[in-house]
Amino acid sequence: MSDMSIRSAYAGAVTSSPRWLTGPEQRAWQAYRRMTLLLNARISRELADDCGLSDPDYDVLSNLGESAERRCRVNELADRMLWSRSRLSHHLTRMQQRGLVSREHCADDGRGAVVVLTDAGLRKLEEAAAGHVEAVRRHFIDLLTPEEIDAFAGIGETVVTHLTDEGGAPA
Amino acid sequence: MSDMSIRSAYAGAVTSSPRWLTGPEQRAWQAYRRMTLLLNARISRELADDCGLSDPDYDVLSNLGESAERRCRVNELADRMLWSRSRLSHHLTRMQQRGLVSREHCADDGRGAVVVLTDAGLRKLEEAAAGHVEAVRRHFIDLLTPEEIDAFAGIGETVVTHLTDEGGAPA
DNA sequence: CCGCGATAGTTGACGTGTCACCGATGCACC
DNA sequence: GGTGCATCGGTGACACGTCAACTATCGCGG
Repeated sequence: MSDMSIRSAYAGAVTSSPRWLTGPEQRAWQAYRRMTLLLNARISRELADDCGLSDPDYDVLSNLGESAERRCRVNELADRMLWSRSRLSHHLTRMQQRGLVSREHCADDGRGAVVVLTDAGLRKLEEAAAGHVEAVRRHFIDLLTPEEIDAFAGIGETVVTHLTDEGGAPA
Repeated sequence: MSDMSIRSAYAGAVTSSPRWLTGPEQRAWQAYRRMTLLLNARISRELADDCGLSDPDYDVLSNLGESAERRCRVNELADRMLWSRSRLSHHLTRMQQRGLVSREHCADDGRGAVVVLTDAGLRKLEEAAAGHVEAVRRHFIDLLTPEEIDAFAGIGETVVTHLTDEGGAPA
């Protein structure tokens, strides 16, 4: 969804008018699209080059790392990460094959499973953390003034609140 | 990359200190991560439900729609979209199979290919555009004040400029 | 204790994105 | 007019994410 494209596509398509985006609005939307595309690509790439972890790998590891006993019910982990169960299950399978996590049966609930951060997983996480923080700083945080940081956080939270309240949570 | 996770992982991992994220900085980073996750998911989903197009499908269609003669060299299209050639090639193959675009040989350059928006592709684009704009408004633009819109655009552009200048462009 | 809907988690199929590599053409330089 | 390298674009293998379907267990009402 780049720049003028939506507008011209729309202009060609319709004769009456829903509320099209104004100039500043288009600018914000374009900035959003491009920023997320480039920033995610860049941070993922540095993480992968540094230590062979993908972005989702790091997410899982860091969430497990802060869990009590370095273990967590699959479902609870999915909720915390805003991931679908399916996505998490697939990803855990891949990470398990690489020895970063393991699965255990849950004593309390016969249906349940517990994911455990292995020692190898913890080492990987420790290896990755500092570099990841630096990347986030270098490509995002340090580019902004403190006022911009706060403004951005507020905007993001507004959007997140709207989406979670409106039933937009992942399956 | 959620909330406290990076911090605690880091705190467990290292004894000396690179510059960790402060509270407001963590808040901004978390807001960014969650906003992009939820907003992209939501807008993609509405687009898919409305007219069976994925987000990348719409990107390609709208870029082609604003091209002269509704056609474009593959390479130029990739550059405009900030996509890798490989990604675009794969996606064009899939869209071609669905009849949304077609490929032609380029007269000027024997290596080249030209992508053309088919009539079916144009109809799909027209069908999708209004709903897409409304979704962008409903879940993003209309949630923000004009001041926030401008601030956001400025922040996004700062980040994009930094990343493109630093050689972070996709392959 | 049985039936039955709800919940936990997994799986398979498929669309998507990346990486490494390839074949072909263009182009500059000798 | 050949040599050599860059560029154009495509392909195959694989990682990732979604959807729909499935199994197994839970827990409630009878």
